[in-house]
Amino acid sequence: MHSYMSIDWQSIQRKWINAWDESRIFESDPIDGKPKYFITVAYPYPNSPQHIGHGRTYTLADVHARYMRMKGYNVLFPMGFHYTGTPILAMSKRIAEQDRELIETFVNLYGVKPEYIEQFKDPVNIARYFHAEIKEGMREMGYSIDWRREFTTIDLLYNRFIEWQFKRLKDKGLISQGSHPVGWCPRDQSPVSQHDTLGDVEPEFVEYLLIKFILRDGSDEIEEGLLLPAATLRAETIFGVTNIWLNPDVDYVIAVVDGERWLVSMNAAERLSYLNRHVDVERIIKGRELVGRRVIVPLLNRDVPILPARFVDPSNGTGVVMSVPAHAPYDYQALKEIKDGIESGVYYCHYDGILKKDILNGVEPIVMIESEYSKDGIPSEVVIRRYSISSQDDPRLNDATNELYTHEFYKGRISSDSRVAMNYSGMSVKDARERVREDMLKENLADTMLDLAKPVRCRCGAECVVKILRDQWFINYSDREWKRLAHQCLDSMQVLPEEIRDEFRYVIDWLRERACARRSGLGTRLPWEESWIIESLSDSVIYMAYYVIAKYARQLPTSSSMDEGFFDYVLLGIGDSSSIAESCKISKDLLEQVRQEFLYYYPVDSRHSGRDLVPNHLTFFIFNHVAIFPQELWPRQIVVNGSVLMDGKKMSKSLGNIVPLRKAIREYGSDAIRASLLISAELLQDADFTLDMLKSIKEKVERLYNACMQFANVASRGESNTHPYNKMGEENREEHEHEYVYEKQEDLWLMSRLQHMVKSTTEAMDRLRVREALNNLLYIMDQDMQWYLKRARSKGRGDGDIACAILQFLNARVRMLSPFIPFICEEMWSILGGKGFVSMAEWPKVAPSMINNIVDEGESLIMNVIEDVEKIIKVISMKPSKITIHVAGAWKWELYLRILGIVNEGVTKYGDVMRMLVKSIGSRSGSGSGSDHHHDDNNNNDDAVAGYAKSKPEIVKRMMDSILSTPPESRLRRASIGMLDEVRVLCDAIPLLEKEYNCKVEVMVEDNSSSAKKVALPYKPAIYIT
RNA sequence: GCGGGGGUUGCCUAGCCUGGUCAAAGGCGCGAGGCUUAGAACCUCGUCCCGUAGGGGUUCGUGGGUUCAAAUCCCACCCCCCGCACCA
Repeated sequence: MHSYMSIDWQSIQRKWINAWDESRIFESDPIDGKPKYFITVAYPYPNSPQHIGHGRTYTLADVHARYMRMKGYNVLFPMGFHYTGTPILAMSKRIAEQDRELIETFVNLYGVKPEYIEQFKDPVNIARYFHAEIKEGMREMGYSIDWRREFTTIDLLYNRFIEWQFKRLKDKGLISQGSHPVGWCPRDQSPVSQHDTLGDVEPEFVEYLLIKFILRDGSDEIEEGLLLPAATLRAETIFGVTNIWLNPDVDYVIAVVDGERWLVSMNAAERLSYLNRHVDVERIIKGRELVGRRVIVPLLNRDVPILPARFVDPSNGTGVVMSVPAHAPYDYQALKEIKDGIESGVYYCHYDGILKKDILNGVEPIVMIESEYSKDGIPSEVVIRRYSISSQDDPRLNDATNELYTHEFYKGRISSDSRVAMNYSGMSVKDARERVREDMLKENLADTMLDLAKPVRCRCGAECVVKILRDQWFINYSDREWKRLAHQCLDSMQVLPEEIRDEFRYVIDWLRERACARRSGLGTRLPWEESWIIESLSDSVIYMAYYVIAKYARQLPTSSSMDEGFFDYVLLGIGDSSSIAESCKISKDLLEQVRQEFLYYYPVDSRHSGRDLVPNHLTFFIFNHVAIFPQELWPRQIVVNGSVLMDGKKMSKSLGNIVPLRKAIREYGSDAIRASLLISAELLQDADFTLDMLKSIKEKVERLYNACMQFANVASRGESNTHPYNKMGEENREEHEHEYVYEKQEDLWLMSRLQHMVKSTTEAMDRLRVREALNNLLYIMDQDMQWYLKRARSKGRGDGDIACAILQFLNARVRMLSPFIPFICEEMWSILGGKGFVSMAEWPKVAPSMINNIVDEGESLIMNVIEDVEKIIKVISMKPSKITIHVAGAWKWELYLRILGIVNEGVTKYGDVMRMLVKSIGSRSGSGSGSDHHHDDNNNNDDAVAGYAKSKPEIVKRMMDSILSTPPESRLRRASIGMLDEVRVLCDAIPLLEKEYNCKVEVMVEDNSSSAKKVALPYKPAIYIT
């Protein structure tokens, strides 16, 4: 019986997973004449177990798949596993090195049995382990996947497929080779990006100009003509150079760099070699050994001294710095300290060298940029004073520098004195910088050097550098024509949610050459150069096509006989099947069957992923499809969803709030997790996962489950002869469900409501507005049922009498809920006596004949009256002993409907409406505008209405207000049903009202005698409480 | 800097495209009542301010504008979040 029992979610889950497996309902093969729908999700990278965050994307795709299946499509929803890439390899290396932290993560966090760890030295074993783990989680979540098509990206046949893809791209000229700079860890010998660095810093590059100062006075050990390349980002300040800085305590080297003898810091020499400069170090020398000598400033041919400075960082630029004291606060401060030191005779303390006083002769700041700051003297002095800085070790020098640099860059002009700035006089700083740079490079007075903008450390602790990779292979996403096709594809595609489309547009334009191969990692080798392995974001762009082939993988050879011919034929229809079959050593039938199946399922109808893949994978997916496939096989839709928060916080290892999916399933059950993930936010928003939500969903579902039990029991007892639900027959109940004719007001209403709910939910699902759909199904339909029960029960109707309508309502609700919470819905479906699996049942259709405007308006009138009664009782705070309801009389209805007609024609100003009402006086046979002919087109009637309007303008005003605050659809509906018989409607609700307020309730048409202040209006009866 | 998203009633989040049903859905939290030996759970109601008659007032980042009517449309401004690569 219907005792209030709680549900054993786990065993229901197990029961239906097995049932689905046995019946193989989610396996999809081509069916002639049946429309297909091909849904794919980004396959997982198996380097850790899934957590609930992953669950959102997959659950959304599964809900979509299940929905489309119920809509009658032959849905293909497959899954693969992405082994390609370096992280798994890096993990296995760390395991091999007995990395404690990682092993603990595996054992404690991921629940890996310690005895497995040993095997994890082989990266493939890591992948296989988590592959199995993730797959099991997906099955437990109830994803309706066709598992026969599962594959991994290191399967031999997949390798053949990727080789084919790359040959196609190369044939089309979309693969190029060249060099490009990357952030690089010298210890790991590999590129670093943000997530490889300490503190997740993105390595940023700057390009220094190296201005080659020439050593003037040589000596035995250091010959004249040695070049001192000073690194700068402000080439234009060369006109203000007064000296060169070297750090006296740092090791410098004299080295031949690409044929020239340079002095740079030892550290810089190493970095230069990563930039593919040919560097031969001749000798090491301390900075102080050069201090005091003089160098020639190129371009200007002035000579200036070399001075010592502590702030010079050997690991930044070249370790040689040109000094522009008027415009660089650091330089100004360092110079000042030397001067002060020499004055007081203490400067010797800072280094071993001897600094003669006369070395500073002529070393005075040269102001060569004019701006606000130069009006009051020397710009750098001005800012230093403002920040009250007194030492070159003061960190605020950075702020002072930024302030002055920014100001001068935007507002500054080069000195108009051509003795200072030659023919660059008067230019803006911006222009001068560019010109000086170009001119000096042209004359070989300068060189360039890439460097990291800020120091970056690798996770391993080593200092990173910029490395120029040579002979790197690229996919050339800059290709103009390719971009054009990608835009064309995007424009023709559905993008859900639509807000994200502009981001795709931007990414398509912004993409440049992308390195597509690496030296290490799992994956497929470049077919034309086997020392390279195709990188993971490049071997995952058209694999959706491979799901077709994967089904046949066991019947296909993996050897080199599976060459381009096979894939050309299957995927592009190129070639002759007999000869290709022969060369592939497979049967012609098989070959043609695979081709036919590909043509059946392709293109991809919907591609799902998290929004983090928009700037990379999803855009590459578009690019590669348009490059390889003909237009009719381009993808049709992309669906992007936001991420998952845990109790409002981002999930992260450090917070320790990552919930493994399988653990959550064991604790809460899959259905509740699925619904929670989808109900808490619309697509693009982050979804907040909370236990409260989980609990509330479970309770709602349990209530639904109990209702199913209760009324299914009633039906099966057959205790009532009014059981058309049973008579509808188990076989094709859904086809007959619209045939039964209800008579009672609330039954008609429930059925009408159901149609609205089916309509609105279906529309929401079509746009994948799953939150809205779930809200309808879980909450709004529940409210409707509560109202219905209240109405029916107040009339004394028993379970047997209402079971029919309720079961019909529940039947549709369970079906519509089944994509979201499939396990419990299968259970409820079988309780309700549904045939087969609810997973394969038909999605409810709207029965227009059951939409009943009069009943809808009637019920909402009842609800409004109750609301008004509540309000009144609340305000007067007394228990009513009698409630009297007066509904508007006929003449008010006439007037109301007339005004409604006028408003529906677009006249909404009070004055205009009034004029139109009055105008009808005396106009024979009426203009008819807005009047309701089905009532009476008698002119006397028009006159009467006009008369009322004239004599009671305040009523017209109130009616106007009431009509204008009614939504347009409702205005049309009210106009179409004409006069509502309010007395009949409200009398039907008297039992409910009397029960609710425990007093006598009376309904009557207003009478003129009751001279009350409150005047009844249509849809707004007057209420008296005594 | 460039690009994208967003600021809603205690909190989270709908609504905005297609102006009126909006004092604004849903969830959470909180309060009252019911149930219970008690508690938990559950159920009902309430939850911007004022009000002994269904009403009025002030709200949807800020300031303007359009309109009979603006959370919704237009303009300007302020603030927050995310992405910017060779990495899954």
